[in-house]
Amino acid sequence: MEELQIHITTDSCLYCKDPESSDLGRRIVEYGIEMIHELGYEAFTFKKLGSRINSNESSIYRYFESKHSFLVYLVNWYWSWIEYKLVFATNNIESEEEKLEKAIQLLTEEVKEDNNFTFINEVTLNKIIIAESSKAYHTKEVEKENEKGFYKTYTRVVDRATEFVLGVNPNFKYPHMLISTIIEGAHHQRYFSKYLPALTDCEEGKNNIVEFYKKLVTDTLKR
Amino acid sequence: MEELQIHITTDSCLYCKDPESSDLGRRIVEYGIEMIHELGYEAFTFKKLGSRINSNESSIYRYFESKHSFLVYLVNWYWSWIEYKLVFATNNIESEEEKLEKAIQLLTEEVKEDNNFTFINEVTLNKIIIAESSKAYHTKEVEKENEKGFYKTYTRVVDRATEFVLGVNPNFKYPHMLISTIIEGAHHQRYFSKYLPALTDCEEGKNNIVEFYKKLVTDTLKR
DNA sequence: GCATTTTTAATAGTAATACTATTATATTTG
DNA sequence: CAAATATAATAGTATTACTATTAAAAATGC
Repeated sequence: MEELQIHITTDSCLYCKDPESSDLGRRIVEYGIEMIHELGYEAFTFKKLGSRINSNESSIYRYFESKHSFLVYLVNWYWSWIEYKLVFATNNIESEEEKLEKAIQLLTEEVKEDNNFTFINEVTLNKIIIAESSKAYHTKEVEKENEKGFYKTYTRVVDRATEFVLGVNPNFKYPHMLISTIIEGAHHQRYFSKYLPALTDCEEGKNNIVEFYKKLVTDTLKR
Repeated sequence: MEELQIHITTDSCLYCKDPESSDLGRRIVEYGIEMIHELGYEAFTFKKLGSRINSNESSIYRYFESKHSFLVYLVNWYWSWIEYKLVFATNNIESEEEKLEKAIQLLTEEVKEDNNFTFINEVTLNKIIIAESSKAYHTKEVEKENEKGFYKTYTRVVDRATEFVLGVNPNFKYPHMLISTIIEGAHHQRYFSKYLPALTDCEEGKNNIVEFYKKLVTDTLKR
């Protein structure tokens, strides 16, 4: 397992120019998140973003190669941030069971607080991840992009949680499947509960999603 | 629970003109499936499809309002077909456990045979569902489209499987969540095993995905 | 079997998208 | 303060997702 990066930095393959290196770059990311959330990924354009931040379409292209790579950048930023939280939350905990439980909690709960330690609004970003992130890897170019490391941070989070699963039950055959099922599942359930409630069993105000996935994990691992 | 339709028909809200009613309509669907699979949803256009079938972009628009509604049509056709198979496979089975197992099998396995009883290649369609179907409902218009019945067949399949879950354990609190987690999960795992193998634990030629989800279900339902 | 209706094909056109290229003007830096 | 770099403004491209119009072809009705 690799070392944890304290700062949420993103790999240089994900941008043309590091958006954290300038005021314009940070505005692109900050308001880009806002606009994708407002308009949805399809209706979002660099032109609209340019005029929102009193800048220019072509200036944004100096930071991100394409609209798609901007999405990929956000997804990676998100998973780096989750990795940081994951390591922090499970640090110094002795019990393997407790570690796993904290991990599942973190991976399935809704992000509700914006820590505000950066220009990135994590609450909004979490909503984008839920609604749009599958578009990042459901493309004809996945394999090529995967080789370039476009999905590395997501994989790293899955790997870390997988370790906790094996900590609880070293003989469990499908730890990666279990974790990715839970992560994607929780995102789907949140989306369904908001827009397609017939596909879920969520009660207003209750923490059903987290509870369901925690139960799922404990039940399968105990055999 | 509604009556089963013997023929795989799709709701008239899903098209302008029923594609099953003419040769051109059937060619649109048949080769549309082929082309979405080949090019991916983004690169697929009605213009390209038109020239592939020696017809015209504008003629296709007489059948489907938009590229998006064509996808929605295919998704609905797929779930109607799955519903038919689901009812057929569980018919006359006494044991609730066995019914549920058959359902999970059907919902998580890869489609490998093209029954050829229509102009639709179910094997290819299954691949489209796995790779592209989430784009059908991850739009800003979900709620409106859901009200129009765009996702009714999917909901109906989830409802039927939910009944089997409750047949095995009537007190289980989250039957819809369980079923939609399994359906979406199995699709994700198939996609991951092909393109992002770090997120799964699939061994070549083995039936790991079906096995994993069957175990998951039995484990949680037995408490 | 011919007229009518419907279906399809062909063509043209629109606004918008996802970019690229060029140049002028700021701003930063050495 | 000169040189390098970043940004803004403008223009342009090919393509997309669609709409409108019209003519030709096919199906249907009597």
